Amino acid sequence: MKNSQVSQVLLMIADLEEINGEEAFKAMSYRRAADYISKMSEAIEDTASRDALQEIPGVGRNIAQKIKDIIGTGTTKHLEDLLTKVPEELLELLKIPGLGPRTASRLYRETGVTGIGDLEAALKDGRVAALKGFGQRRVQALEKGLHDLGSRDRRHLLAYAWPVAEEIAQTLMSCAPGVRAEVAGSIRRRKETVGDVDIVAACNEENVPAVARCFLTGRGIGEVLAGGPTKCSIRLDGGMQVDLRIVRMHEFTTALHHFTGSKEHHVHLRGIAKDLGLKINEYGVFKEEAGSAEEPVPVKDESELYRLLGMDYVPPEMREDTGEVEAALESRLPSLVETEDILGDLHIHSNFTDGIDSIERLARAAASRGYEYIAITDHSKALAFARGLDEERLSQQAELIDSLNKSVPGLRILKGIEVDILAGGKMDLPDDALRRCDVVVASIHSGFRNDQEQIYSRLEGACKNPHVDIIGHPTGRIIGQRDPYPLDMPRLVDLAKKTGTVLEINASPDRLDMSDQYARACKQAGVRCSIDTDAHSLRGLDDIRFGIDVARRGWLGKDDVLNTKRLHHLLAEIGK
DNA sequence: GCCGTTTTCGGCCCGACTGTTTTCAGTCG
Repeated sequence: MKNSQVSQVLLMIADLEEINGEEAFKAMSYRRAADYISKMSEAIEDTASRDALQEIPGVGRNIAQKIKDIIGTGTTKHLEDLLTKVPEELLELLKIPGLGPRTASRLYRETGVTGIGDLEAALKDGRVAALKGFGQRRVQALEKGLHDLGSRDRRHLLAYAWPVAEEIAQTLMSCAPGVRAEVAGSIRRRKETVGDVDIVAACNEENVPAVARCFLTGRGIGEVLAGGPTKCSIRLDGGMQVDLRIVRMHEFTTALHHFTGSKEHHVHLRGIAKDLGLKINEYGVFKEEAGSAEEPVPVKDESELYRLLGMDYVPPEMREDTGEVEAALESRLPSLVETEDILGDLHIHSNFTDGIDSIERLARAAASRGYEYIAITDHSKALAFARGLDEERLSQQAELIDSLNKSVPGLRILKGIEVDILAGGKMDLPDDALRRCDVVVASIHSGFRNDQEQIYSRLEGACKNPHVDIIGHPTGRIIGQRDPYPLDMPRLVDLAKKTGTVLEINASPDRLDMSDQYARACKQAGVRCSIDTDAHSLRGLDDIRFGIDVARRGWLGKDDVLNTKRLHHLLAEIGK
């Protein structure tokens, strides 16, 4: 049982409690515990086995017992009791913006709505409009929310799908001797969200049944969709579909290439192959010969495949047919930024605000990753719910950082702030306070419903502020949950170019903000990007991987990224 | 439900915004 799973169950209890009419503080307790558990480094099962659950902030006797139940059985009696009072489908309603637990409760009790389908009907036949406190605008907002919910495709975050896929591939390799297995598809191309998981496995003829059986009887399978000798397909309990292709050993390279896609990239390649008298499919590369059998051309690996086509190797992240084929033919593909190029993280939260780890622990963790520097960028005071810093607490933090810089060897902790961009483009802290910071990240956390002009003028205020270095999560989206605020991105890129402002690729898996295409626009315009985690815990530092993926999909090289620079170059570049 | 104490109960990160109100409840970050 993973931390995230325990956390999910606790969050479910919190929602149900609130819908059930319990006081909000009770629900808050569950959410606080859930939040901490999802961020902490230790596996919750280990915490439980050393009998230390109550040492977790926000976990007392009651929640500790429930966590034990959840680890043991996946649920707890308390949850089951709640579910007899409140239908589980009601939780779906909470995904509609502006519809919270009180409203869900009223809809249930006063109109009998138990889920999405019911709500749609109740909106249509006027039962909702007849409720007290439901005017025209509120009904319209619900209708829109419902519509948006339905149109959102059921894709999964890369950060969720990738480890699941890797685990399956690993399992397949251990189920018979000599099996090769690799994750293909959009996961291999590192798209931000993933529809289905594709895995390619190669083995000898006699091992095919073993590989298939291993795949079809693995953990967490909800449904077997297909189970043939070359293609197997399952749906996991979480709803994600996983397709497995089983090929012969000599077909592995071309099969992996084929199922990595994208389709558009392949269509383009096949055209080029045809001109060269070659045919490419999942089974191999073949010489096309008129009137006689096709002759297979041996292909050792993907590099060789591209070489056969007269091209440089195209990394999976670039295979979208957005110019990479032409560039590879002309040997002008950029060399993409690598994990090892990243020398620091410029957007990190500590336990001064809503992070859970101390600056010292974060610094030591960063040093052990081989980083040269990090910036502690806690929230500013406008974010009251996160205990945002005012000038006084910011100074206290600065003093602490000064002393830690003497005691933590091999790493420079930069003093930073993630300052809120307020209405009208004002910063949430005075220039004096910002001037004393080494790194200032400026972000929008409020007024998401501003119009395009208002948003732009706020960002303009930030970019033109001489102390602001980086715009944090520039579009404000949360993947699958919140649309970006209305932003004319090309205009922001132009502005950033003029003011020398860095735009962030926020690596938090549900943000990935900017996205790959905007990163690429930055590169084309000569605007510097930074790849930062926005970590709220030690574990969050690992998310850097997802930011690097975005950068690579955006064609960024080492030189395009601010935090690949050595410390003195970095400071010079941001004018410190 | 947690936590800390003023030790057995009272406060809990809190302010902005919105739609519906006419004085506020609900939602959100």
